[in-house]
Amino acid sequence: MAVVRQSPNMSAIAAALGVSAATVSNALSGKGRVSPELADKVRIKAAELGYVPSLTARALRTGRSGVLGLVLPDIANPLFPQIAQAIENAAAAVGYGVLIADSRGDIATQTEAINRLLERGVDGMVVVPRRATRIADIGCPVAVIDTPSTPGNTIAADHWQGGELIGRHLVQLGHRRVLLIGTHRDSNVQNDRIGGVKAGLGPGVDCDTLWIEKVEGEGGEGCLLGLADRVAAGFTGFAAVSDLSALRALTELQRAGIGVPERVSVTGFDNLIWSPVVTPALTTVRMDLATIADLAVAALMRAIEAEADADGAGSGRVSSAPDRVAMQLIIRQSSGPPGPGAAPYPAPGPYPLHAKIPTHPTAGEPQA
Amino acid sequence: MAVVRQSPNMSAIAAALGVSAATVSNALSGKGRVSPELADKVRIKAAELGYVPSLTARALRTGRSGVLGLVLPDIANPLFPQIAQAIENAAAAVGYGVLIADSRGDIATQTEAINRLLERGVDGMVVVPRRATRIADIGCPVAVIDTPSTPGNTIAADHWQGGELIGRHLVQLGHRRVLLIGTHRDSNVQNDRIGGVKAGLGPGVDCDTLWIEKVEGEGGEGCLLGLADRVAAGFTGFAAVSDLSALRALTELQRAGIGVPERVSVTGFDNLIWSPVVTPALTTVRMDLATIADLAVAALMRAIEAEADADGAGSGRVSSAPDRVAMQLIIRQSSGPPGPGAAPYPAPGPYPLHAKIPTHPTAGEPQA
DNA sequence: TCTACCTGATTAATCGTTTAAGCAGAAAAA
DNA sequence: TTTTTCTGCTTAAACGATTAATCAGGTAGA
Repeated sequence: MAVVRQSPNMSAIAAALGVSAATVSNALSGKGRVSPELADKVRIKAAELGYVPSLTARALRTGRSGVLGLVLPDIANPLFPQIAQAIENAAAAVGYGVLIADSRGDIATQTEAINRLLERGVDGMVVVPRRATRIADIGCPVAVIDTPSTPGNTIAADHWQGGELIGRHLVQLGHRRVLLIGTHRDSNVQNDRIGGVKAGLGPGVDCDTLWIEKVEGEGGEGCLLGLADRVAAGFTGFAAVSDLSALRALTELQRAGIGVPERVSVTGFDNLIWSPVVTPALTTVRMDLATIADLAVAALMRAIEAEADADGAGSGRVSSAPDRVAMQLIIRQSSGPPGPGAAPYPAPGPYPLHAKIPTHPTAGEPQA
Repeated sequence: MAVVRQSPNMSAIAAALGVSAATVSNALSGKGRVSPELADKVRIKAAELGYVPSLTARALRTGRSGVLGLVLPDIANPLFPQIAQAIENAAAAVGYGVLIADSRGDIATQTEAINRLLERGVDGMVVVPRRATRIADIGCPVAVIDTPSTPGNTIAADHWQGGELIGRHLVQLGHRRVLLIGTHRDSNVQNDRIGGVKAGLGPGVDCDTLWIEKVEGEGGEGCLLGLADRVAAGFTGFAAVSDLSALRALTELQRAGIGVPERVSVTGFDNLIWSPVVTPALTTVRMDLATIADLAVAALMRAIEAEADADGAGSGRVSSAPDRVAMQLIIRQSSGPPGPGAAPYPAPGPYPLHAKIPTHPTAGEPQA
């Protein structure tokens, strides 16, 4: 029986055409001097034989693996799929593969993950650092995705501006007492978002910040946040800095019989998968991850290119001036004018805000 | 200034010790014949110079890249982080890297993604196929993670058994009219789960199945599911085959003023990130992804090994007998005995079921 | 003492590609 | 005609590891 051939190499093509392997290489890469006719013949023969170049051999020779590393702080973060997808997309578009590394747990694990990627010879890496950590200079180009206020950062969504969008939205709706909900006090991203919301709300609005880590430190994980008390105290806006916290707030308020959005409003961040399908659908702010990923990968490509040219030198962080990408407000049903403290629910019947609800993740009416 | 040395190679070690590169290789790999003393000296020198083997060169020579591919049907699926994490973990434990590929979109994209991975020379791949697709024989070992009822499958959670856990749980609580909620009619996983739930409920329970795709086909994306009507019709159990659908059901019911779990119960599947933190926390069923990933990777390792031994031959799917891994029931607050149709909410005050709530993802009391 | 065998190393080929250098012949410049 | 330049290809040396084959020298058995 016909043995399945190994995938043919350049020598096979060369032999079939009676030329040298170098000529085949030149013909396919378009680099050396090859007559157009021969180049055509080579290409045709390559296709005919089903030639697939060995990226391994190429990597060995050129010193470039064609692979980027993606280091994630906590792979359980629900934002991760979007980031991974965006990076994988952007990388694939320029012919790169993406090797993932989970740095879940402590900083030591993050360093170890980075080293694993380095050993595998990645040409560059995208790092979404753990909260409050900085990425040291390592032996290859690194694009850090964090928040613009983090020193040494390269590419980021403009979390502060996103916060402003939320703040302005709430104040325009008429909210004058807003509770900000964050999870981790030491997160630069969350602090930027909170700062932005406050700035957007302006001086006339009374704000307080609830850190879930603190509440849970006292009440145990998954405990109630005491939002009903806050409503009683006059809070009508609940601006969480993550859709996960927003969801927690929303369900807790609903559970307590407090109408959203008739009485109070809830907003989130990141447009996570569930935000369009919960009832009421969450008003939130989304990052333009496609753009961020494109910028990150493009910056890496430049750095890799530069490293190849001026050999030995530039192996630092890419793109000294941080790129900040604007966020977009997605207004759905969970936000509205603050209502009276009376009946938690409107008259029974169909959901009053029932309407064409935007779908995840591109829809909604993004507002700059 | 001291130029930063390139990372040294075997020849550097060999030269430093006055031996040949082959000896260094043998000493480090423990394969050839090297005197123990020399081997020690080599190891010490290697550490001293900070030697890092070139996986690329090794891959070229041995034909093994040390990389596995991970193909995902839809990277936006919230289950993905858990899968990716589990696979990355299991792979790292055996010294393998993981290259991701997103086959979002159609089957053509899935095929293309697989080809990209093949070109990159992965030694094997883990595929989570799109709904209702089968993975053709490709040129390397493949571990498919799907559901045991899919033909040609290799490793899977026992979705049917997971469904039975939910079904038995609901019937024991006293539910006699249960609505099953699925999203895609053609999903083998969902059909297995639904079958399991029905089996667990037994013959005495009245069941109906609501397919969200159909509802949305009529009402638009994100529309209401009409669950309030179902409650009016006497349904007290709402068993979604995904936590995302469960969340949708939960918020819709809460929004309609229907108490969960006092009046009706809601259960989900997969123990996704939000299930422990919503109020009430979701009763759900989790897959043992760590075990599944370990099995998948182990099967791939065996296949890769076998392929290396009996050269040319076995490049098919691994492990003919499908491994099915038991799922675990996690009882939280969203399920309870069915209540009277009266007051949607109990007396105000602290959440009656407030208790130490298990945290994500390992906690809860898994019940076989 | 002579052959056989074992030990501990070396040599050299190999994986598949890239690329600098070289070379023969033709075309252009002198 | 001679020199120079260009064209189109080949040669050969990498890249860094693995590994089969070989070899020198010591030891043991006959």
